[in-house]
Amino acid sequence: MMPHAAAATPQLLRRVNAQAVLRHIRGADVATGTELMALTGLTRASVIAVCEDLIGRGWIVELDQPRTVPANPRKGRPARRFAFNREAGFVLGLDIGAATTTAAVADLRGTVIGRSSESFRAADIPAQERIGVIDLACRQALEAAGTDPGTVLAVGAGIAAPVDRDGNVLVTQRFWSLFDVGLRSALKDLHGWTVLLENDANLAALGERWRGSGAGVDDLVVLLAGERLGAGVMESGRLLHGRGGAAGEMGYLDMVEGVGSSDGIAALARQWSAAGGGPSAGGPASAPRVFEDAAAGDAAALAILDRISERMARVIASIASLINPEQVVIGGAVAESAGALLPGITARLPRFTATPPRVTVSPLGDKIVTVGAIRHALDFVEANALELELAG
Amino acid sequence: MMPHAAAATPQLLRRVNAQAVLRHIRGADVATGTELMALTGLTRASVIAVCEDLIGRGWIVELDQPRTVPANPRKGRPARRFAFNREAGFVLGLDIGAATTTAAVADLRGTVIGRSSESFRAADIPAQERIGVIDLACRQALEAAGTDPGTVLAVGAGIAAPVDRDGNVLVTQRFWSLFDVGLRSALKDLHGWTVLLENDANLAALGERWRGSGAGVDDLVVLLAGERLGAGVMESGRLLHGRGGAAGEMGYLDMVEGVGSSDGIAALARQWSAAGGGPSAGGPASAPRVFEDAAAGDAAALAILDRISERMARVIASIASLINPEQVVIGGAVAESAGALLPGITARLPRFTATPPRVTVSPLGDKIVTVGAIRHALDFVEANALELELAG
DNA sequence: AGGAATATATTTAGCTTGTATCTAAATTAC
DNA sequence: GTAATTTAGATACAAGCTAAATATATTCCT
Repeated sequence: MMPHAAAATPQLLRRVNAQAVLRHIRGADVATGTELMALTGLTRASVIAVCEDLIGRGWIVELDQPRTVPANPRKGRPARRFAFNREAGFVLGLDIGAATTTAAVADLRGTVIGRSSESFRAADIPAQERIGVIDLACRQALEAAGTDPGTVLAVGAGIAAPVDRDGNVLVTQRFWSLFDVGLRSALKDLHGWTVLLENDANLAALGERWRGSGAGVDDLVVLLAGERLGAGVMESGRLLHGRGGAAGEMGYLDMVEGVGSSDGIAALARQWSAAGGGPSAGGPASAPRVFEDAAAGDAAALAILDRISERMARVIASIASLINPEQVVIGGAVAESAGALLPGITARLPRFTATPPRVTVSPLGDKIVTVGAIRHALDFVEANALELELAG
Repeated sequence: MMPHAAAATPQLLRRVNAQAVLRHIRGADVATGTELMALTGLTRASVIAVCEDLIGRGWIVELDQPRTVPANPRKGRPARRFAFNREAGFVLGLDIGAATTTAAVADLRGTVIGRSSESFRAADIPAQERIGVIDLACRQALEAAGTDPGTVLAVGAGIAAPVDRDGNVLVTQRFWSLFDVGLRSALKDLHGWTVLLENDANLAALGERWRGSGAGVDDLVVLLAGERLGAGVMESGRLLHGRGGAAGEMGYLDMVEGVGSSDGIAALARQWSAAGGGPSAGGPASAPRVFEDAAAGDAAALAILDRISERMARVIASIASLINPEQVVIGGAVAESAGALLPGITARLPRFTATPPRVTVSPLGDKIVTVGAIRHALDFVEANALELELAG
């Protein structure tokens, strides 16, 4: 007949209230019953019952009374003090690139406590070997963190391919399509992990909103603009995927200039530098070199940066017209040097769009995807905390 | 300290379950207790209790036992039959254009039972007079529907300006900025109505997904492409607004051609026709005339349509790259004739984007905005049903 | 040091809403 | 007319919340 929704039973109340209490305890350093009463609107009896429940499940711990006299001594019976158990489990954040995979382990507050990278032997290795390399990076990161696979509650994984809302890679145009499905089931089979696959630019957006220059911005676009160009779009605090997960895949967006439209800043700098000349025309036309030369005042390099700024301004303006974000963050491999592009971009925007966003450069460097992957995994854990089993 | 969320009390359960039951009854023509048990997962006792509740509040009615023998006679004690009370209240859908306002009255199933249009005396009349004209259209439509202002549960209103998520017009660049705020409070003061302001293209998207060619499509874009060009964007079944409500305002999007980028199909046809010539170059260069001429095989007119197709294909491709919708619907004043553009657009799309959406033409004609406004109002009523007072 | 004041903790009674189970009612089929 | 079948209604009970009364631990003041 219909996929009938589960009936709301009294147990649902406890779930909802426990979730609210847990959220507040997670946000605070330490919480007392009275604070939680004010925050949740529950009575003391309910708050305490919920806390006992959460302690039993391992999500929070009760702290001992401080032996030392507290800084500002308060009258009355001392309150029981509850704290989030940030080591109730851990999450993994993966940045799976074409050449290298980086794994980062974080506790439930998001503090990274282990990290490891492994490179693939070649670009065309079979899926099985690729999974082996990824798994190795994960295990090394866990070891560095001093924990083991059994404590992992969720894995966020970013790849440079369209991923739809359900974590499936639909587009069959690349080798990923074969590979990714293998990854999810492989890590499930190996360790029992829940793997949340996402597009790398989308994860970059999550990361930037969490701990980058877009902190707290609900309408945010992150341009992952190193070698390739991809956008992670958040509207009203939610990631946009589109029908097949290809939202933000700016594949053919640029219909004006002759360059490949999926080229990022680094690729453009290299190409135009190789074609154009300048003092470093003789040497290898690397992107860092172009930025260096421009910083030193070289006219040809400056002209290239200007051209890149123009191009980025057009891309950002298209985004501004369609999505109207509050802020656009430029991230990826060239983020450190991309600051030099900002004035040129910002100055051009009003010519191209009536709603120019704030444009900034990511402070997260090459960690942008793993940070976002961790956030993605934490979001899952926080949403499903009361359904997850904690391993001792 | 914090905006503390309301605690989940046992009453919440009833609210949740009543909402679920009401949703199912609204969807079905008539429902029995046994059906609702299966659909909601509740026990019979709870289902009956909820239904009694809903009857008391006026949202549903209990039907008499049919005197006639039913078509397929069933064994056992006959079930009580519950039906949605589609006349528990009504909603208004407004299309507030620059020259004319149209008001439509619908019952709670969305059937339009009254309609009225009123034009403004001039473009620059004061806000007070404008509100008066709108109010007149509303009252006439209500009279035509045989009901009165007291039965209106919500009003959806579409305007051709950016409106943010909260229904506020932020951009101050047009006379709307003064006008709209007046509308909400004016109709609240006059009749006690809750007015939900939205961008007209956004409402078009709601309408198209509800009763147009995008029925049931979660990732849908509607181009309102008459005189002006605006997009209503839905992703995962939700409308996109962006920071200031300007998402889909394609203001300066086109950086390629010399035409004003906010021009819609009709405007383009007129401009290019006036500039270009053709058999009807002597007469008034109206958009319908261009489509007529093209249908008759006129080469110049065909060339203009081709040029429009190219332009629309580029716009749609930009959208496809950023949002990846499943479908794009072209609506607005020219929707009837826009079918002639479809082959030209569809053929060009693969050149511009790797993820071409299905492109269709709206069947809703000039009712597209009022239909969407009704849907918008119904969404509000359905979400807030159990908090709303029913009059009469 | 001892009592008052204060803040927190715990207990008890009662309300709402749900489930589960049993009995009653109304209809069809033979 | 009786059995089978389906729905309705009633009773018992469990979960979770509130509210109010009572108990406990600490600081402040004399």
